[in-house]
Amino acid sequence: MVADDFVSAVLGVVESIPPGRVMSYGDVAAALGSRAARAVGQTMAYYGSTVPWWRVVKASGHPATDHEQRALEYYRVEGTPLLWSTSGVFRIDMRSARHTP
DNA sequence: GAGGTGACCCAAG
DNA sequence: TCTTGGGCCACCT
Repeated sequence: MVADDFVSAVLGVVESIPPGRVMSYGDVAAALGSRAARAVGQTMAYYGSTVPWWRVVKASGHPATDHEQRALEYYRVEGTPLLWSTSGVFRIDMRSARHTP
């Protein structure tokens, strides 16, 4: 259950992200005092279903792999600043959308 | 108890 | 600007 400290911490940080803001996996891991950015992704893949996973993106500004289209809908609703490319590809405006605790 | 995998990150070319 | 390679930690079987 929720006896998992790491999982609970990850979910807690993600839920702590206000709407219109996003955090990179590395930032979430750093918030936990760890560098396990991949572990965050692993945990999110299983337990992320209970948290706004779309508010967690890569440090490059791209959403989670194979979920960008799904996250895009949430970003538009929450008013998250997005940067659109000429190819129709979008990415997060980290300079302002990046939530720093 | 040990091995494999992953919604990743950083540095260099 | 984009692509490649290596490394890191935690979770699952």
